[in-house]
Amino acid sequence: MYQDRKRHLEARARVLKAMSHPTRLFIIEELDKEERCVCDLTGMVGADVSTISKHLSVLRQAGIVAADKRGNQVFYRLRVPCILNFFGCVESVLESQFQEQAAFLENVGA
Amino acid sequence: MYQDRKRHLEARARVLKAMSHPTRLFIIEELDKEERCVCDLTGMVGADVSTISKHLSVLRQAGIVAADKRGNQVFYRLRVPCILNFFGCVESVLESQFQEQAAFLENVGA
DNA sequence: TGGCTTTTTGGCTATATTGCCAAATAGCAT
DNA sequence: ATGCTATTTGGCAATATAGCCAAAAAGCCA
Repeated sequence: MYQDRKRHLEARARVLKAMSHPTRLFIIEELDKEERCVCDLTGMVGADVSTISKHLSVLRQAGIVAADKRGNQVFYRLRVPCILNFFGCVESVLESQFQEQAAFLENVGA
Repeated sequence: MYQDRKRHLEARARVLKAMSHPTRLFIIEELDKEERCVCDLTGMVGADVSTISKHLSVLRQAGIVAADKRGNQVFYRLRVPCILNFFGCVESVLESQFQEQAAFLENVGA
């Protein structure tokens, strides 16, 4: 049952895991607008350059972004823009969480 | 730039993180077909009951699944089926990874 | 109540992730 | 070559995650 699909599910999980960090989600959003060098993103996020570089490395290894070296800068771009389409669904999860919490609070009050 | 969106991105990341495990992806797929009790899923995955229970707890806390206790069994169901729509995109990431690897191997050969 | 099943929780160890600093690497310009 | 900038890598400490076993909790049935 599970063992048959395990390898495939592990591959999927790796992609999702690479996206599962607020800074990396921010980077994905920015790269959807336009390509950016590491220094751009570092400035926007406000973390150490090495931290941003490692986040980008995670995204690159997952196949989500691609790097393009020009001069002494490295520009990153989104390799698979459909990633963004998913967030509507994630939002609906967040919405359902919110509703559940509201219902819970209502029960407590009653 | 980033600080403004941080809280929101953290919430999104929590949902993605909850999905970022092969066993939990399997559970999501199964629950999309029909609701299942913990014992069903335990049998299919082949892990300890406590392990499955904890995975379900992660999914529940993320708002992805809902629990329904009937008798001494607890049935879980998918709360937000659109989750599944995303996998087409994840697959395209995997496909692009595969293509990159093929290109790399070609370069090595040449 | 006592025994049975199902599920959750606590505790533990092993492993992975994060983010910083410091150092190495790479490219450009003087 | 030297200096300057941009990026990556190594190393480290703090924190989080995964999965097992054992034990607790909750519900059924006799």
